[in-house]
Amino acid sequence: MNIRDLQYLVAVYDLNNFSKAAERCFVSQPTLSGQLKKLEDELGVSLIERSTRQVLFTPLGEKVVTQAREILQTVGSIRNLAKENDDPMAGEFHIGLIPTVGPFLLPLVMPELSKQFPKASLYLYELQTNQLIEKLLKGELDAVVLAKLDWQHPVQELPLYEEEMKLAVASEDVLAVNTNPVGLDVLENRSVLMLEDGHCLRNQALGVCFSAGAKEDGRFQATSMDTLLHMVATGAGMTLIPELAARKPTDGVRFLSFRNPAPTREIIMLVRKHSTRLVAINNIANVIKASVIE
Amino acid sequence: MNIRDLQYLVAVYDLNNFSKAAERCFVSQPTLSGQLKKLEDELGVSLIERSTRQVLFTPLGEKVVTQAREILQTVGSIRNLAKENDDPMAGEFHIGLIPTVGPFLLPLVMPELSKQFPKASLYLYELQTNQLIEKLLKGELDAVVLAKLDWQHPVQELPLYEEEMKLAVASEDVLAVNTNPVGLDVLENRSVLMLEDGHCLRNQALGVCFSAGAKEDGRFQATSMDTLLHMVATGAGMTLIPELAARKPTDGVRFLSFRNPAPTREIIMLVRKHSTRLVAINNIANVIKASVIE
DNA sequence: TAAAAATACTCCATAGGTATTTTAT
DNA sequence: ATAAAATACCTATGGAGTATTTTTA
Repeated sequence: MNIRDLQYLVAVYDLNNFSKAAERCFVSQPTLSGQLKKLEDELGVSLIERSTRQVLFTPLGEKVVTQAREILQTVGSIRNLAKENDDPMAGEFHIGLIPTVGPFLLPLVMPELSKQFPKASLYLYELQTNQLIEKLLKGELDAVVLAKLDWQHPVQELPLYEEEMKLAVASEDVLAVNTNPVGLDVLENRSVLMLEDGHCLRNQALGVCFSAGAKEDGRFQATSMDTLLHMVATGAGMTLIPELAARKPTDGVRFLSFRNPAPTREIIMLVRKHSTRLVAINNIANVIKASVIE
Repeated sequence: MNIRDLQYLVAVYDLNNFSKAAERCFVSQPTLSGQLKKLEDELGVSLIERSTRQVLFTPLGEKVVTQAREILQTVGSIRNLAKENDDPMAGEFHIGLIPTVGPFLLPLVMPELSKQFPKASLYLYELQTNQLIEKLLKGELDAVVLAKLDWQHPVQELPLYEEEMKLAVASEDVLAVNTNPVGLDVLENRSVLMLEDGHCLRNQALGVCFSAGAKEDGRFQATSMDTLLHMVATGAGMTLIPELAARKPTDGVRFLSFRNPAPTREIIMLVRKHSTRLVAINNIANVIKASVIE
């Protein structure tokens, strides 16, 4: 059986005439006749009683026509679904971000994204790198935003921006008087407050500390960057904060830049290599890139 | 689009694996892959995100799968309809009969018909020849039973039986004393009661009268054979009655046979030449033939 | 390395076409 | 004589196959 055959059948039913039906279906009359005969052969029944003067449907033929119409309608609805979706920027986009990026990046990019892609429904998820990757690979997320890291997953990397790490100190800290960038050496032998395990920012900060001769302040591990900054503000210690988060002034905290070469982290977007929405995700990435430029 | 393609799509959805889906559909993996790609091309959208390790359906893909299942189900119901109907003796049979045959033939044949063809639903219509032919040609009737007549319609003729015409006289009539067949000459110069216009029996009787030198009794025209016989019983006159109707004894009426060659009429069944149910109608005709033999 | 999908090709079944015949009014 | 379907026959698309390559866990 064949969808085309069903169209032929319905056309004959509607027009009561093989030749006209063939015309409506843009095929020749013998083609349509032949196909309908094959349909009947396949089903092992006769649907139409033909003569040169009259086209009569058998009771079974009429029933089949009813079913055929239903099928053709559903086929149409598939075509419509497809047509509605042919705008790559339409539909749902499920995007995950690491917690040390999300709250700071989203305010910058959301207005532009909704403006440029009004047909896109953005669903945002804040998760740690591991879970982001997992959900991305499982197909639960269409794209994720995180700090660059080496992996060998079948993903495509879209660079978004590179952000410097800033040194966050209490406003009362002696270092807070610096208005110019400081050297990494200010960290030497100091203890630095860290996020709890699982945050990629923790690893990035640990890396900086290692090369600067600092170590982790083992007394606390913050669960979020907000907490971290509160701890800094209350004089519990210093910490490293990425630039985007440091853009927003925070009471009781001074953000110091490092002298070049300042430590940085690279924020990228990942998409599955075979994602069907590579173009759409690329468009989104471009908007993000543009929005982050100060 | 193609019903087969939709089966492929659903199979991939169910099994999450192109190779296994291909196996289930009894085709090779490249065939299934290729067809699905063509389906996506035709619709201009992607339904599946493929990688060698994972099969992911896009949201649109899942919607299409839902519609595809619906289509496949309806296709199945068409196949079932066909399967149920592959017994040629199953289903409805709409059969028309002339009024001077129906009431006398049906009691003879109905028991055997329902016994031999239990799956057949017989719908019976009593109409005059003209209307029978008209409805037969229009397809409203599958077959008609009537007296043979010349026509040039695209119909096939199935002989059923030949019945003699009997002379119906009142029990009190002087002719009623005859126990042996009478000659047509008994009609000479007599007036004969007739059915009203439109009944083929009227024409047959008129023919007999013409050749026997009788004429119509113009005072009455009966609307049914029952009325005709009542008129005969009350002594209003004589009439001609076909043999099957004369089999049943009627109060106050005597049926006299004619000497050979007795006038007869031939009862036949007509089917449209292209009827899809020629075999079935033939079967029915054969049962009627067999049942009429006394 | 193994499993799975994609690719590259070959083949043939069949949907489709044209020309003609048959049928019925 | 005409309109319509069937038939005969040819063509070409595309569905299906095999062999191979690519990809990724």
